[in-house]
Formats: sequence, C-alpha cells, structure tokens
Amino acid sequence: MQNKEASQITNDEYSEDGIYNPVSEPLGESLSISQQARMASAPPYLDGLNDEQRKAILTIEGPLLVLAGAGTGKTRVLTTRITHILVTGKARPSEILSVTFTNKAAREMKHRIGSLMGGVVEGMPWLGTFHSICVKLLRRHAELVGLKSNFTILDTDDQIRLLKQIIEAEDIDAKKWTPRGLAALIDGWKNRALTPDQVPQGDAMIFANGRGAELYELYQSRLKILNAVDFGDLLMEAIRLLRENDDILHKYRNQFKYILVDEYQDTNVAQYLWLRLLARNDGNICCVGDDDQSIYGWRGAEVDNILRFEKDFISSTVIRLEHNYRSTQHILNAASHLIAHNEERLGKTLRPDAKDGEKVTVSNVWDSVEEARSIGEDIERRQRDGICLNEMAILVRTSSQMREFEDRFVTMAIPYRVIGGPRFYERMEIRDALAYFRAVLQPADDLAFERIVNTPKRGLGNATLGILRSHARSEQIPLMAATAELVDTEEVKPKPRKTLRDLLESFARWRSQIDTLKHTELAEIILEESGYTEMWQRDKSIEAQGRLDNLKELIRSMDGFENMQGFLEHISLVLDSESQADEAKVNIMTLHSAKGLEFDVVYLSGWEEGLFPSQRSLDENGRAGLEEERRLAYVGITRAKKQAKIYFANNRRIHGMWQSTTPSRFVDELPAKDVAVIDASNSNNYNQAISRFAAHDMKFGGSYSTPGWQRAKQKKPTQAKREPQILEGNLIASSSEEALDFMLGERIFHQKFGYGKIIQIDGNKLSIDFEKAGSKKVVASFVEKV
DNA sequence: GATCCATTTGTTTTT
DNA sequence: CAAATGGATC
Repeated sequence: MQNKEASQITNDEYSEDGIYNPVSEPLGESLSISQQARMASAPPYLDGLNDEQRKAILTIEGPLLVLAGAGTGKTRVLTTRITHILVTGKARPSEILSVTFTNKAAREMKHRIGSLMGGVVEGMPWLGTFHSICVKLLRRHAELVGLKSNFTILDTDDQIRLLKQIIEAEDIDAKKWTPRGLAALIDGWKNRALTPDQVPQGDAMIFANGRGAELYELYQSRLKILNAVDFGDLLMEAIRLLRENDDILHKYRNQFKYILVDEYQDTNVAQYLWLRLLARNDGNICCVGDDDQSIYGWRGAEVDNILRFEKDFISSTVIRLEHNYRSTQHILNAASHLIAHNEERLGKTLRPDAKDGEKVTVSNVWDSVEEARSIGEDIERRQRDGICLNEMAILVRTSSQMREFEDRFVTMAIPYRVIGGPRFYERMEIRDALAYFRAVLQPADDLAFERIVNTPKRGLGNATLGILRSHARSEQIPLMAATAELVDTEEVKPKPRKTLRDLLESFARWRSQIDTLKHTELAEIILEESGYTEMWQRDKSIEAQGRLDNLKELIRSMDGFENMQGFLEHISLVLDSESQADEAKVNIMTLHSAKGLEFDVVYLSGWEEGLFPSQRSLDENGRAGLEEERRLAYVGITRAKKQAKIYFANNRRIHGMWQSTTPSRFVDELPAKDVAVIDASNSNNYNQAISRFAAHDMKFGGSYSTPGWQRAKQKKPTQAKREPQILEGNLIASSSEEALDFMLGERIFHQKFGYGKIIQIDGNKLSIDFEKAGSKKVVASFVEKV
C-alpha cells in the first residue's frame, strides 16, 4: 500500500470531524512485520545507522520524541526519516511539514535529503523555519487575518522605531520607558501567544504605570494600518488564522500527514500552540531535541515543551539517541558530569564511540591578555601538529570577550574569523537600500519612507518631518501621500518643499520603470539616482568600501528572484551572510552560536563567576538561569571532538574596570579524573596554575601547593560584600515558598536597583516598580523588606 | 538642520 | 573602556 495512489486517498483515514484514524500499522514500540521485513533487506539509506537511529527513522506512525544528545546524529535521523517516508510512498513531499529554527538548518536538511534520495527530488515546499512557513500560510490567506498578501515583515529595528513613535505620541517619558523595553515586553507576550486583551494584569503593570497592554494594542492596530507584521506576529496571526477558520485548519491538518520538528527544546509557547493545531495529539508528529541543549530560554523557549511531550501526545514513543560519534571519552565524561548538576532534565547518558583521548584541560591565567596569548600560542602549536585552523574554535560567553583575541591574533598573524556578529541584512546600508525598494513598491510603507527620506542627507530634519507626520495622521493617509499633498501648499518651507517634490518625482519615475526594466537594473538606478551610492563613495571611513561591496552583493542576490516584489517578500526572512568558509582560519564565536557545530579543538574562555555563569542570568532568573548557563557550558564542551580546553583568568576588565575574579563554579563541577590542570607558569612564572586537582596531577609534575586557585577560593568569603557570592547563597537556597512572604504593593529594597514597590508576584519572581530604576523583574531572594 | 560633546549603559540572538 | 544615545551648541 505504499504507492502514490494510496497516499492520495486521504479521506478514508479521517472521520468526518477530521479526526485521524490510523488504519495501517499499529502504533507503539515494536516494529511491525512489514517494517522488520524492510529492515531485513534494509534500503541503502539505513546503512551505517545504529539501532536507536533506525528505530527513530522507522517508527513513523504516532507521536515520537527523539531525545538526541550532542553529536548523536540528529540531523541524519531527521533527514533519513523524511527520505524513508518518501521512498516508501507514505507521503508526497508536499504532505510533510518539517520545521527548523534557522534557515541554515532548513537548507542543510534539503541538501541532505537530496543526496539521500539520490539526485533530484521534488522540492519540499513545507520544509522551513517556523517563520517562513507561517509567512507562506499568511500570504495565501492574508485577508482572513486582516492583511493584504503583500504585507511587510518588520524587523527589530523597524519595530522599535514604530514603538518609539507610539510612546512619544502617548506622552510617555521615553527615557524611563524605553521603546526597547516595550519591544522586549511585547515580544515576550507574543512568544506566549498573548493578544493585547489576554495580557495578565500584573504583566501590563510593569510598563508605564499599567499602560503596557494599551500600548501593545495601539502597536498592533498601527501594524494593521501599515499592512505589516513583526516576527512574533507571524506565529500569532498564523495561529489566529487556523483557530478562526475551521476549513483552513482541516485542510492543512489533512494535508500534513507527517510533521517533523527540529530543536524542539527551543520552541516557545506560540510555536507549541501552532504545532498543536496542526498535529492531533495522536498524530504523526516527530519532535527531535535535547533538553540539555536548551539555551534560548531568555528568548521565550520553553524547555517545558520537551519535558511535557509524553503527556501532551497520547501513546507516544520516546527514543533516546545516546551513542555519540563526535567526542572522546574524557570530553563526554566531563560534559555529562557537569550537566548532571541540573535538576530539570530528562536525563541521558552519552556513550562515546572513541575511547580515551586527551583529558579536558583547565588552565588558570593571570588575566584576559594572558589568556589570549596563551590560547594563541597553543593554536600555533596545534597548527604545527597538523591540525587545520578551521578545526579550532574559541568559544566565549559574551561577544565583548572577542576583541582581546582579535587583537592578539592580529599581532601574532593568526588568521581568524568571527562567527555571528551583525547579519547581512541587518547592516545599515542593506536596510537603507531595502527601504528604498520597499518605498518604491509599496508607497504606503511609512517606515521605509521615513528611513530614507533624509538618507542621504537632504536637509529634511525633524521640523519638516513633524509637519508631514501630523498631516498624515490627521488625514489618515500614508506619509508619502501626505507629502504629495503638502508639496503643493505653503505648509513646508520652500527649500524642503523643493527637495520633497524632487524626491517624490524620483519615486514616481522609479515606480513607472518597474515593468520596463529588469529588477536588478532598477535597483541600481534607484541607489544611483537617490544619491545613496554617492553618499558612501564620498565617505572616507574604512568601512565605506565594504558597504559598497555589500550593496553590490545585495543586487547580485536579487538575481535569483523573479522580480523585486518576490525578492522583498523573502528577504527579511531568508537573506543571510554566507560567510566565506574557504581559507583556513581559527573560529571565534559565542557559545550560543556554536550550537550545532563541532571542532577538533575547542578553547573555552572566561570560566569565571559573574561572566560565566553570567551574573545577569542568575539575577534575573535564579536557579533556572543558572541551569541554562550550565547547559551552555555543556554545549561548549560537547563541541569538541578531540580536545576541550577551559581557561579562567584571575583578573578581567569588566566595563573597563579591572576586577579580580573567581573561577566559575562549573570548573568545580567537572570530574577530576577526566581533567588535567595545566601549569601556565612555564610561559609566565609570575603566576602558577593550580587547583584542587593537584593530588591527581602529581604524577604529571607540577607545582601545586597554593597559588591562584586556593587564593581564589579564599577570596570568596572576603569578597562577601560583592554581590555575586551573597546572591548565590540566597539564590540556591531560595525557592518559591519564600516569595509568598511578599505582598503586592509592599515596599522593598534591592541592592542594585534601590527602593521600589511590588506590583506583581509570579512564583519567586517579583515585578517591582523601582523609584529610580523603573520596572524590573527580579528574583525574590534579592529583595529585602523595609 | 547638522555637528559635537556629555551622559549613560553595558549578555546571549533567530526570525 | 567602549558604543550609543541625547541635549546643547553652532
């Protein structure tokens, strides 16, 4: 029954109300006879897979959770599973919904499915990021959620500028209540799929004295007028579309016979609800993830989604992939031992493929300068041993740590590349250029128009713009239309009037050329005639040339699209800077951007209290924050194939001030038997590396009596006045019960933020309106009664 | 309207 | 010690 015809008979499998009634093989743990038979004469794509992996691929009926530890072949399972579904004819490409978080992951999956299927496959139209799939749904059915199908997608920058306008228009002090803060709040609500009227009272209280929800609503109505959505809306509106339109919901439910979700531990509430709408709770949904690698809680990810899977989906199967093909024994032991300190986890044991290998090293250095030097020298040593620079990476907690390495590597002439950083489409020149294109194609795109109306400088300042804005608002028309009306009046001073008239003429001209010119040519003309290119040509700063290059690159990337419209529809979601991976270079990146990557040698820099775990995480999220930091450490260690090298410095410059630091608690959480302590004193006899592991390391020869480590340890009590340590004590001890002692409206004191009033209690988290610092969410244990 | 200086504020990042 | 604001000045 695995042929194309069978897969088309969808209605037989559904009762009238759309409930899925599987008629084929039984669900559950054991493989059916047909599956076993298939395994006997296993198809080539199953070659070289272990038992768990095969089971994860072949168990295609019913809900399945695959807990895939680091380096266990997660992507391979996912892609082979899709291949299996296609090859056996269970579904056609358009009947498989497969979601990832990043475009990169989606691209890689498409690529790998292609090679598994052996050559050309009919594209997978529903393989993509949550956001791009939602865009696809919304463009098809835009009118059902009050949009036009050519709606614009605003990025964070547009979003913040829009919010700023709203805040100012509402006469709220934008200094105390920043647009950025409101954006974060609204994002948080959207991550939880809350519409303005669903925002909890207390939540709304923490912005502008309770006007949070009201501003959110204003923002939403403003977006509708602009025919725009922000990233959060893509999910929200898609949910609304499916909830409010039964026919559409059923159409897609029936269409998607198989659903696959990558990185399930990173899904937020909105994404979860979206999935629940499309998958029945006994449907064929396969979620792959690793609770130990959930590091995006601060951006709305709910680890709880993965922890709850078995309760959410009835008669679900859970498969653990524990066979690690990446790292050596010592590295895995170190990572496992560390992560075992977390309480909230499903638990997995990683088994190595390769035995032994080198121990994880811990090095103590005097300061960040020495750290960079020491790592630099080690890199040179490894390079001489024949390891390629591409196979080495330095992982840092915060991007501010990167500079030190860059400086050092420049002087040492070690080629490096920084991964992460501003993305291609976030660069100023790209966004400016896109704003021009948007304004040409969509005259009602106020945000685009406003962005470029005075870029390059045309002598149009706040005064003129203010006139335009207020006219637009009073007439309820877009800015560009308002401008058109005003250039024929005396409202605007003669000089700017002429400028604006010229600008409008240019736009009209460009618009008239849309159909006659090739879109790439038109793009060039727009940038040329607007004076934008010239602006950068005149600019003598170092970056100017790079910006011009980026603009050329932008035009080149337009070539792949039919027309400018098509280009703009996809650009905000898809365009990214595919950095050159050609030459051999050491990689420098944050721990976050390292997820999913692997290297022979990994240098883990800055394992110091306050930096890693980050003080702020601890302050704001208490134990959950600490556990997320620990998962970050776990992610860091498990990136290493052959060698993981941990460093901590005694002194580090924080906000420009040198501060002495203590080793991260994570260092203490490593298993001594898998760790070697490196004596850095051979390169700097001022300082000696040390540790409590001294006893274990005697045989390796070293001087291990007192120095930094013990001194560092002793520093803790004497440093008790400094926030970190005190807080830590409380933090671990505190639990939700303690928070119950507080009452709404109570006046309290916080070490960092001063006096304030409690406006909301949420477990052990308090929302407080501070007299000086504005509203903050803090952990109850940091707060004192007064 | 543009430019310069002072003040402030500092994670992590995808879409 | 930066970068990124914002206000004050030209």
